[in-house]
Amino acid sequence: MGVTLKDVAEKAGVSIGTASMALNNSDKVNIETYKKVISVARKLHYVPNARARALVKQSTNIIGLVVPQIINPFFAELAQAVKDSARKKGYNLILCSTDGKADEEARYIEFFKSGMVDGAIFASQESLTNQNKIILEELIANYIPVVNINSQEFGSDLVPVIKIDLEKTSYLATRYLIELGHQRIGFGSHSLKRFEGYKRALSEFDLYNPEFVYFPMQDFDEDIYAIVASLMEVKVRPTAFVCYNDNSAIKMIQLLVEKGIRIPEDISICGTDNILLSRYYNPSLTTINIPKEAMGQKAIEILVRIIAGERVAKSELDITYPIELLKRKSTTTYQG
Amino acid sequence: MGVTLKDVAEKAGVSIGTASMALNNSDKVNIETYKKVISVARKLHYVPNARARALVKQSTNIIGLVVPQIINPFFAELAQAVKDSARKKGYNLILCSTDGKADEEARYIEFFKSGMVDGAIFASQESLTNQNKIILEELIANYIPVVNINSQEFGSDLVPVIKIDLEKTSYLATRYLIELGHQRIGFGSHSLKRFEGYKRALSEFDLYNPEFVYFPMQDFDEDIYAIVASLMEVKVRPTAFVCYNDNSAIKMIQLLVEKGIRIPEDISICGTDNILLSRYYNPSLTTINIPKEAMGQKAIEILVRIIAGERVAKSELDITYPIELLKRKSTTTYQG
DNA sequence: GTGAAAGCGCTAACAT
DNA sequence: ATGTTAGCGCTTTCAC
Repeated sequence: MGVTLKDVAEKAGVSIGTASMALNNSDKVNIETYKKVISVARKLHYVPNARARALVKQSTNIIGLVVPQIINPFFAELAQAVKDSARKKGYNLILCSTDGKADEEARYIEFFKSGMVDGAIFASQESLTNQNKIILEELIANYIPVVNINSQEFGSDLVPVIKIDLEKTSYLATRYLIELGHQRIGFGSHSLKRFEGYKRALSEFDLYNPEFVYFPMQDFDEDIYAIVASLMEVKVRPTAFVCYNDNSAIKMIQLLVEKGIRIPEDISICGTDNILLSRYYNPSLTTINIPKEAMGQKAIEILVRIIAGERVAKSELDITYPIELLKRKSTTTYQG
Repeated sequence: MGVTLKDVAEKAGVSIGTASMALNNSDKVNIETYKKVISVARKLHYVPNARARALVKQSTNIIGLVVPQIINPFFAELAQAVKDSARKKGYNLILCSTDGKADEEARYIEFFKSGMVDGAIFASQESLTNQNKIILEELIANYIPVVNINSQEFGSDLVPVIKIDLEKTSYLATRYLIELGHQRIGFGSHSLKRFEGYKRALSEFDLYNPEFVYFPMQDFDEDIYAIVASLMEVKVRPTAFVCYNDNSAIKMIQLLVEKGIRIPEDISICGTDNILLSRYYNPSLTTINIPKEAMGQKAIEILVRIIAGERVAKSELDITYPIELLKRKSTTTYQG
């Protein structure tokens, strides 16, 4: 359709090979012919055909990012960080949101296998189905480099992992609530690791009570409706609650407020993720900061190096980023 | 690197051409050879090379979506809708967030020109720079089909536009606040159209007062800080405020609450967009619903048809979707 | 129905 | 320093 290299070469009176070299800034080309080719290319509005280039270079300069859902602000913010870093390295990002569907995930992996991306980052925390685990392993083994964020489905000798200590997120949150004087602390999550952190904190003070545990809990509205409904019925209500992410914490707060529960006076609520809006929620959300920018950047940095054929150091195969409790207004002290 | 068609053909004892036909479900191939090829392909874990296919087919099966910022939930939700529809049509989505940077936008357009996408959707409401306007025009004229969402930079004979009536968003919001009894209604936006709607509603009741207008206003924290600071200093404060999107409404509410202002008792606040979280904000946000799903879906539908070579009907060149006021808890009546 | 061959547009190795 | 040529892996005529 467009202007091809052949057109440029002809108009410039050089061979197609020379034109190619000139346009790729090769130093093996005469300065005069270089100028000539460049000027003709510009005049003709020549744009190199990326499809053809991809075929011969075995590379598309595209990186795939797989997240469970882009409408979760945490992943949108992570995607933003990944995208920024990717662009700085000259890559484009293809954003893949699986929406928790295994077959979507499978389709993306197939797409990656087809050679349309030079590498991929998986930020899907969900456990993969066994089927997808197999095809992902095959992808990694035979096709393109992969870096994981927060997922540890694979041995770190195969795939670098950029992560946080999930257990610690709920440990920190729970611990803080205990320090605030709470004794009946609820918990909701779908993640075993997070649950363990919650339980550990409570166990240290002999405060663990399975009655207050909602597990597994998804990010879906329905689950939170059910929890809030249950919270309204129960005779002894927790005075504090740890949510596995900010999205669910926010929904929970709103549903509780609608029931006439005051936050934090009646129930303190703690989220996780520190999404942009958590600071602007009302009350502003006590949460755990996850360094998404740094993690996204690191993931790209390592991935690009692997794509370039570098071997990553053992120390970079498994990097844990520090997390931090942000004390805000959705939590307050409890005095029996 | 991987298994190629040649490998499959050899193992199956047929020619490359026949293998290709078989794999593409051509009916011109003997059922026996078809079975043979398929089975060999499966055994060898053959995945067609998308780069090679893209070159010969002049198509990548990828659609580009350009948004101003993916961390704005409105665009994340729109992207989700676009992605879902694209996948249903067999396309992958490459998500491009310009972050308001003209050079990023230019880079994306160049990328599109290079042939890596079969079509593109621009949802960047911001005005383009003149430079980018030129290169976008060139993209549209010479390269790939484009559909706009909410942007009308181009004549509708060139590019179909899926939009809402921007003027009406703020008209509806302002009108509602007037109905609630408010007389001093503030406004913040960067969009002239939205401002016009606000002004029209107030003018109908002879209530317009430039004192309450903050224009232009961006989505940035700093702007909202400044507005809130100004609101605190002013002698006569508005009793209601129209924000140009939910993101800024939410930030504004939180900053006002921190200053001791009660929402909606002291100031009613109205957003625009109906992002997912607006219903879960506290107070839940009165806002204007924009049918993102329908718009995203329509954009893809039309784009795919243009890619397929269809000519779109005049009536589809400019489609306006209906918007709707959602009355929630961030607004209340005002009695002198 | 199948094989052979042309070619998509480009890069890179090889001649000259 | 430049031209020629051989592919990259695939689809698609065109003979047979």
